[in-house]
Amino acid sequence: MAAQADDTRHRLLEAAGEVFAEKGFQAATVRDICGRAGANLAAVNYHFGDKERLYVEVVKHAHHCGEEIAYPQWPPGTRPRKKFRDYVSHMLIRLLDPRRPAWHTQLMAREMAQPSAACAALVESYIRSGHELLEEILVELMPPETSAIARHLAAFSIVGQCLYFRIGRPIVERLVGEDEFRTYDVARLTDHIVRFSLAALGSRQPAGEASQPASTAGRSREVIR
Amino acid sequence: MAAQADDTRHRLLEAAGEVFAEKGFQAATVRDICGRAGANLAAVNYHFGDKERLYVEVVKHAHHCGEEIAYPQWPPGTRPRKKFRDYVSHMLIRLLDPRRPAWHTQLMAREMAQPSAACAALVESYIRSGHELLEEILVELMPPETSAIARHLAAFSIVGQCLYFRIGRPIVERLVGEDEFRTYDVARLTDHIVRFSLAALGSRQPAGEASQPASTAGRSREVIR
DNA sequence: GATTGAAACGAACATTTGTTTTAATCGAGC
DNA sequence: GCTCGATTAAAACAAATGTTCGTTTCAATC
Repeated sequence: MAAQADDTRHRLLEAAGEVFAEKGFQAATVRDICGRAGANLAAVNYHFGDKERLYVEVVKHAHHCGEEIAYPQWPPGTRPRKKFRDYVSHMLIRLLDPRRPAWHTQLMAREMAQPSAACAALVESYIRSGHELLEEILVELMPPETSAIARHLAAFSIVGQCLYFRIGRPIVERLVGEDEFRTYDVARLTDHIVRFSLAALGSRQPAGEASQPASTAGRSREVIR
Repeated sequence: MAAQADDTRHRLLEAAGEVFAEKGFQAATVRDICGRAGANLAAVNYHFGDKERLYVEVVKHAHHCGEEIAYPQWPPGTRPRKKFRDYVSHMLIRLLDPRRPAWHTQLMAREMAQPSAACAALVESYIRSGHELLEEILVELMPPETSAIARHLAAFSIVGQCLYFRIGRPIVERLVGEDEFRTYDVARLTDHIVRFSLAALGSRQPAGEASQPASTAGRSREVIR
């Protein structure tokens, strides 16, 4: 029946997501996937044709789930700093929040190490919108004479910081020790990256607390020296 | 003969490095490796025992090659900013210089996405020294009251920026287009990351050119608001 | 109530792949 | 010149794996 079919299809997608993220495309076995999904070995070929098309559907599925957490809609007149903080926080939550299923971003990490043709176009359509949103915020945040290239580089510097705490997790954890790493929660990392980046962009946070920007200056800030 | 043996052993290591980096451990086949190395299929098992031990040796080999490009030795009294720029430049060269064999860092990227037990300890011993060097530079570069955690976070922000231009290359290239991406050479990225990070750390670069720091201040620099 | 079609199942197939085995080759030392 | 150990070459093996096939189940439809 349709309900049953959609159910196993869905279970296959979820199970395959886990396994692909855990082992990678090649190392993941159809048997493992079907086993976790509680489905028959032939279910993959029946529902998706073959292993590769299952993989594509998994990525699409992950993409669709990623859309669920949309970027915030700011009322007009929202301070760029507030937008910026929300943006960084949003990205870190998507990357690090343990309540989110882990395999979405893990799959992305894998695609970065070895981009597959089917997935590249999808990653593109998934990432670009967020990237362009960041650029819009940066236009408001950086001095007006900033070149487009400088703005692009700044955007990558910001995304790179966020991503490293996810992709480089095994390294970071080892370097600072488990105890300190446990304190690297979303709030603290948001605070650090926002502070670090705003200073880099020529904006200045109040010395004490970063969550309540007390000024809208920082746009035309140009240091002489 | 010994000379012949060492030769094929070495060819195997090189070829295996390429293939492992390209395909990943599982997807890489012994046949492909031996084919590229111009060696017989049984050569891997003869010289290394099995595929996994070959992999370990490959990583060790890559590690050894990485050591070849050592960090610069600065004479005492060298300005921290100069050290910092050298450090970033050094890291970017290792990551991006097209003259360096590409598979070293690609293997690292793969180990980050899926750290293997054998390699974790090695990555550790490979990375920590460089990380501690960066921390030493940051001690000189950041205000003296900076906490250790804040310094750690800053270090990761810096490394994350560098790494993203390597790991996230397929994404970055797509986002800005091939033409602009071609202009992202080591010199420009060094310049950007150094400028971005020094500003974030509370230090300020001269507005015009970043390669010749004209001041040793920037340590005690604290902007009010 | 017979029929149809989707869905699931179990077994088998063909291929790939790491590994082993066995024979051949080559060079050095007596 | 011959032997012995090290190395290479070719073939074969056994396990794993993606895929396919024939059958069965079961609800919906006529």
